[in-house]
Amino acid sequence: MATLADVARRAGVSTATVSRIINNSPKPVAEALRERVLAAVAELQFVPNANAQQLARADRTAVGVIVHDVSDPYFAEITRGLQRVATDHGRLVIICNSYRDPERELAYVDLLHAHQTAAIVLAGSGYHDAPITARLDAKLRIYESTGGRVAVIGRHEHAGDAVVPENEPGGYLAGDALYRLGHTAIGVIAGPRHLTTTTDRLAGLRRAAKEHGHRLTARQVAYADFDRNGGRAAAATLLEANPGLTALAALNDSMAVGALACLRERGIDVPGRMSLIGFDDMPISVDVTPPLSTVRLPLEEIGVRAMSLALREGERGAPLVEHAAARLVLRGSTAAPRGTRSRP
Amino acid sequence: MATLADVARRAGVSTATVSRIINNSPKPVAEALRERVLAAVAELQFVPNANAQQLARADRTAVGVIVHDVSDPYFAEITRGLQRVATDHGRLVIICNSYRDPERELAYVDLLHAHQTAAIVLAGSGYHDAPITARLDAKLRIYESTGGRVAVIGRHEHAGDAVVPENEPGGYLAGDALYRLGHTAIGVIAGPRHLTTTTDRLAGLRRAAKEHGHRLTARQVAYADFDRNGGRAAAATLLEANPGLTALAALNDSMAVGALACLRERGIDVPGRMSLIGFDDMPISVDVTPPLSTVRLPLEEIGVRAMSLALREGERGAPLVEHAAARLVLRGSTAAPRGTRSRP
DNA sequence: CCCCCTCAGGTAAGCGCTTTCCTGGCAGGC
DNA sequence: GCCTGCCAGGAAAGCGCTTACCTGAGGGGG
Repeated sequence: MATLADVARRAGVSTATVSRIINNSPKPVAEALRERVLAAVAELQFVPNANAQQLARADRTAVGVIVHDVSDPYFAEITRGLQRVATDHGRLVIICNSYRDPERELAYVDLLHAHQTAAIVLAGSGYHDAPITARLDAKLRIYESTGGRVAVIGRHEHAGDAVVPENEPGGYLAGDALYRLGHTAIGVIAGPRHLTTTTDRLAGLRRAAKEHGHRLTARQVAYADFDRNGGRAAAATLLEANPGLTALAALNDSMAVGALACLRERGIDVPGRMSLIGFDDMPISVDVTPPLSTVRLPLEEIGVRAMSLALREGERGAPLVEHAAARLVLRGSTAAPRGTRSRP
Repeated sequence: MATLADVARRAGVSTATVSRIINNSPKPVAEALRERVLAAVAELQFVPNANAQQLARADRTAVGVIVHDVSDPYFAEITRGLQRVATDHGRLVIICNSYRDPERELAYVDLLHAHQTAAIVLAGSGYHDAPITARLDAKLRIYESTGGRVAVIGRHEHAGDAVVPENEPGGYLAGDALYRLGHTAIGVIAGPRHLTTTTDRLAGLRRAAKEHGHRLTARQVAYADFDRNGGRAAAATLLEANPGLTALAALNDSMAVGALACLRERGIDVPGRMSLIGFDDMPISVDVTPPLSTVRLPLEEIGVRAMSLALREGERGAPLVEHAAARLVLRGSTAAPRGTRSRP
């Protein structure tokens, strides 16, 4: 593998000159030399060793992103926003999938720290696990203290700037919409119990219930994995346990799609016999049948804002916290229960 | 930021000892020293500089992955497979999105080369652009000559091992299925012209047409972006230009989903008045209405195999080429044209 | 005509680690 | 009791770059 020194030797100049030319440093270099060096670079197919450059320079360029799983549309959308901003700033982004394993998340923070990334963006639900949360926070603080920037999405509890999706208000919106339509027996398809996203959204739903004079009993809430199959299983459980249900609220769209599959299998018409509302508004939600009513979170924008925070220049004062508004999107999967008229 | 030397000083030992303890090198170290060093590491919150480590060690650990766009389900699935294998091997994977820009792809090869990744996996369609292809190939070869491994998915034309999805046979499968059902006027919703994936799949379709005594005229093929909106637009174009169409073949599932939306808007029943077949079998394909008939490509498995090739040990002989079989999956979106009976 | 300033280009000191090779102390063998 | 062998631990040489600082040549002014 050719090195800077090889190029310098070949061109008959010092390594300093080669370095200057390659990085087109402001220091002037005679045109003749430049050409000779460039020729040598081409001949030797020289590619500078980024690790050596990184070590020699002081600056940090790459940024790290830790998500649960990029192949999940929720994170895919966020990541798209993150990427766009990073690319606009000329930054390489390193994407790490924690696959919802907190230990892996911790390991990735260390890894990104070790790689001298300029910033770490942590996306995805927090965990109801105090020791883990504390350890993660400690690592993030250490990283910050060595000059790294931190931006979190959700997970307001951690160090660094934050973009906080309105999960609780969103849950409220979903619940309120259902109750307003006249539903009284609502089942909740929830994500894993230990995720804060689950509890936040659920809290909003409960608030709506309370406000409308209802409550959500334990059997009306089914916890499962935050994906299609989880939603399908949870829907089945709910249907079994609560024969009188007229509406289902899923805590994300993937689960809602799974629930839709379950309903279809059982020949339960949506929204005729059962209303269904999701959460997130993934791109695909408009293409299922019926198109999914849901609570929209501006996912790509969340990514954009998080990366903008992570990359912002200037002094580090108090961490910035921005909120990302949830918005109700009614499509075809919700309606008033049979034989009812929705209240205004 | 604490360095190895700081830790050594603090613990009253040499940097060599600290390094040995941290990397638990086989060289024995007295228990007392070990404890002192570990204590110092904790107190100083030392995190080794990965760039320095990388530079000092000879080995390459990370692997790079270049895809068009991870947020596209096609690549998301492949990436999942890639990740799994890499993680099993204890490798960090760096994911790079080219967003279908060949120049960016070239830049990423250099970047991954510069970062001393052990391997580069290049996924996603090739381009019908000889100069670009040649430049990419040259870069890949240089990278290989410096000890890097290369594995490509599709893009058989490049250096390195390859996993080749059966695009042409898959296209044939889709076409054959439609003709067998009795369709004679088929429209093709194609991806961008300059992508080899488009032309390969289209070639299979044409072969099927020919075999059944038909042909695909220019107006029967609409080119658009390889995504939902592209599919929707292309479907509209096709419907306008060919009133007699009874079936649509989309060159990927995203486009098929878009076509479905177009058909729905126009009140054209699928499969009653129009059959539709996709390609890839994305996870969501089963959840649209009607569930999409498609040509299944084992995407995650393709990722697994590509990464296995990229990480394989041993001498580098002739590049290995593996094929990933396409399989027809008939679901609800295809049927015999009205008033016809499908041929056996 | 000489001195000094200017500036292109080189020298070399790191950047933070790993690892080879060396040292010094101790135990065991004759 | 001395020599040899062994072993824990340290010194130092890199790894491939960047860059502050130095040098020497050329030009202009006094």
